[in-house]
Amino acid sequence: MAGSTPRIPDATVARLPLYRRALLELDEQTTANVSSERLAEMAGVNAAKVRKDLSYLGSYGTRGVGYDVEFLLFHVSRALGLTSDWPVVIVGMGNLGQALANYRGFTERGFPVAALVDVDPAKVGSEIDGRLVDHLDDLDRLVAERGIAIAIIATPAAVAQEVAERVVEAGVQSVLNFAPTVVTLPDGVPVRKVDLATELQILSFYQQRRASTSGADH
Amino acid sequence: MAGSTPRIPDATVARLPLYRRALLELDEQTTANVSSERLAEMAGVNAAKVRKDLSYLGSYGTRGVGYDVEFLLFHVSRALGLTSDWPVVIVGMGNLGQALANYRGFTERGFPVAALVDVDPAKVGSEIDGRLVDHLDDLDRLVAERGIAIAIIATPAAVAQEVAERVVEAGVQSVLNFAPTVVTLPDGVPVRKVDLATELQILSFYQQRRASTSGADH
DNA sequence: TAGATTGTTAATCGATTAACAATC
DNA sequence: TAGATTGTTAATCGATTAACAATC
Repeated sequence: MAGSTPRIPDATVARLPLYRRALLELDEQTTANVSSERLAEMAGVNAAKVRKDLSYLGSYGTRGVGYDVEFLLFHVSRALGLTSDWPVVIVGMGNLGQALANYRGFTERGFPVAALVDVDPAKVGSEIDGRLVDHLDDLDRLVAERGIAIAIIATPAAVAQEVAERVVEAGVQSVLNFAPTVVTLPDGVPVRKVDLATELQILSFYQQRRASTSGADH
Repeated sequence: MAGSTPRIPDATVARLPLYRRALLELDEQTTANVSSERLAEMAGVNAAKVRKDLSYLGSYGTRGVGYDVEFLLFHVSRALGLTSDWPVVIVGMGNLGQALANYRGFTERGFPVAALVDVDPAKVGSEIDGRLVDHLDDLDRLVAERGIAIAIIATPAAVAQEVAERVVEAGVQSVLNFAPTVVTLPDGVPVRKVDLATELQILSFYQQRRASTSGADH
């Protein structure tokens, strides 16, 4: 159909949060205007990329002047769907799940931790960071009552796939997978994967390459 | 010079840990051989990509047969520089730093947490998960004595850049940045950035897009 | 020999970047 | 009008993928 918004490239989507954070910082400093050059510097990318990325959202800058910080912040936030909070549930209260439950950053940045669940009777009913741990079997109710949109999977790898399918059945719309295994979901349910050890392994590669290329001395 | 190994593309490097994990799983099941097809399924990518990626490491498969699991595991591990452990230091014992300090996954997967540091007198000298918190000023000694190769930055955004420069001066060779700000380092010191809230924001985008494209009903 | 599966080629696709006309 | 900076074009670069010859 005519007039539909052009699809925003994945690479651009992944950078929008960088621009948003830079804009939030500028907004706090009550900076009214910002150039693509300055925004690029703050986000650690180059200015041509900033302009191209932002152009996918619309034409929100002024030639010769730059971008109005508040105006652009609103449009970047809106593009990301961050005009309202998205309650999350953390599934799996093992080591990593507890660590994530204690992390304040989710709630602070618009993703309130609305529920914690596990299946272990020793954990269900206990409190973590002042929050009650519910049983996975209560998920349907929790999702419905608390408007939970996103599940953070922090279970062992062996059950991650099963749990992911279950949270989607319960009505969760997106999944962030911390379990060290690949999870595949039906339809177009967005899944992202974060693996802390993987990040370290990639660092290890580049560190080694650097060591081997830059002189084999000592 | 002649005979130098071809450069492994960044996209391939990022997938090597996926293949490695699949191979570890196969190895535990004492599976002797694996096809690119099966490896692709386990890693959640397609078979052509697996073969192309692995071909950058060398020619370690057998036509008509597949890849020897143990042999390939060794070569993938070696390519990633994972033939020995890499001790890490976590800098910043705030909310996120404590969560990471309590996470067992680093140590379990070849990145032993060898030191925790902060600058807050209330934290220095205390124990987290049975480990003593040292002062940032002791970093030079800690890095030297414990062979620390990688720093995990979990400080507030405002000091992340300063701290990153300091850990590099202390002899750390790579940085994993959890602070919600961009850090730039000199030379070719590898830096990777993990931002949990960013991952959620990207999910939010795709969730919203899906909601708007798949019928505007209800 | 027949079947299976790699390693590599080449086509395609998507992302990056420099350059510059448009325009404030 | 002169200077500044966007938004867009087009060239380049890197990643993905299908196809298939090589070869077990």
